[in-house]
Amino acid sequence: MFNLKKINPATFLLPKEGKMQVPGLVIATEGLIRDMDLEEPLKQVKNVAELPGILGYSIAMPDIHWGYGFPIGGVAAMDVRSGVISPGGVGYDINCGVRLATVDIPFQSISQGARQRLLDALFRHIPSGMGKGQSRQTLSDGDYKRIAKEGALFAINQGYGLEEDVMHTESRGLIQGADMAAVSETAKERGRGQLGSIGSGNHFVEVGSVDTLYLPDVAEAWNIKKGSTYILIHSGSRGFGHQICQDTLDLYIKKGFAQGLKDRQLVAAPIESAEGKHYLAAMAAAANFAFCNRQVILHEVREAFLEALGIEQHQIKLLYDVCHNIAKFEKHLIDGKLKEVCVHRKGATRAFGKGHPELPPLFRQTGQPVLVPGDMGRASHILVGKGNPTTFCSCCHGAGRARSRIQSEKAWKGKDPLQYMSSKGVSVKASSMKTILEEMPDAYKNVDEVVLAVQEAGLADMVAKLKPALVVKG
DNA sequence: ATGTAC
Repeated sequence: MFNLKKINPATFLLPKEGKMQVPGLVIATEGLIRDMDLEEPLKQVKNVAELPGILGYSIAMPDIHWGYGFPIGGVAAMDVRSGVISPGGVGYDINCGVRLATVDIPFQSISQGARQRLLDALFRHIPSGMGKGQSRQTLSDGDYKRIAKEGALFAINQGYGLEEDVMHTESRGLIQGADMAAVSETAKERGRGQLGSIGSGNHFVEVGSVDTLYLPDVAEAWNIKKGSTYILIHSGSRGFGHQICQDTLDLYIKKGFAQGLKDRQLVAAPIESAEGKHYLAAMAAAANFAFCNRQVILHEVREAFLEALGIEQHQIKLLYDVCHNIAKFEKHLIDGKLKEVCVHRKGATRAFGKGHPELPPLFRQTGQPVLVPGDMGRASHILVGKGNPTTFCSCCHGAGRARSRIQSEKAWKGKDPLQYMSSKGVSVKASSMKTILEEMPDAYKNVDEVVLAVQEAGLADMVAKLKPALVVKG
């Protein structure tokens, strides 16, 4: 049982108790709170609140669910001097994220036959599924060094994308401080053939149409038109980042950093320690790998559109690419003073508001786009960040699971999921049927309720609702 | 999420 106290619209306080350094904060509506199984996730919120150097609140977004150590949908900002960095606070899929591109054609203008050709072309161009690589290039050690130094620009310099794409990527597609010397050979081996592949689980490439506009002025500034075509890409750092997370956890546990913690999965190192810096350098390398991965995937999407529909590269404009599994050094207002902190966002999106100096000119005028994928059948959302200081300018990252993978698989066993999806107007092509069963829409909460909660709480405003039609999965 | 038990 938890003593949640409503303190603001869609905002609940989890009071400080025991060894908690700060209270917990849950962003959700009363309806979501009632329907969620909060027992395990809130235990994790409280555990995170005990970590050294945590500031403000241990925060849970409305799409929160149980994760490794930290909850997925969790935000924790640490003091750079006294705080810690925790691999579990970033997640196994380092810099998992989402990018959204707009296409200058009404979706309705694409014939049924052309849609099928497009889906087939997307599936052929983008490797998907567990372990699948077969990407165009095998990364050399020299390539890895350039990925660390250049980020997404490496992929663009290789011919995968347009120069303008970089300005439409969070942190310009480059996390500083990446060092391949901090990355194991195993990690490099695992990632060598995986650039430009989506992977498995909830990763996808999706094409659909803009369904509803809530903020027409912002939508217009972002080239989002009602009825027009969008592309949504969700992937991360594949086996490369996974191995870096595993290597770091192994090292930290071996060094005894888990001692005294309520949960050894919260294992962490002081930000300023050699071990902390080592992880941050490797994490940045994985983050840059993930930016490159999504950049190459976008290139493959452009190739598929050209091949299937004759649509040229420049007609596909990247709106934004957001990270939702990362720790970042940012300046935030704390007790009225601007202070540098390390913000862990695990299953949470940065949501800078208008005027933020780190944003490129277009988004400095509007606030940054916040991309919130729902499930593969119902909807996804585009929001605009409001730079809410209480959440360290963070927002939700998705719908959040309502039932586990195994529950979903069981519920759909023996039924015809593809027929069901088709009845909802969505064509799905995947490497494995198991993935489809695990990812069916009813495995997720209704994303509409989740985005209403973050809007009510003042983290971001809804800009547009998207309706999926073609989905490639792992 | 993941060479889903290196």
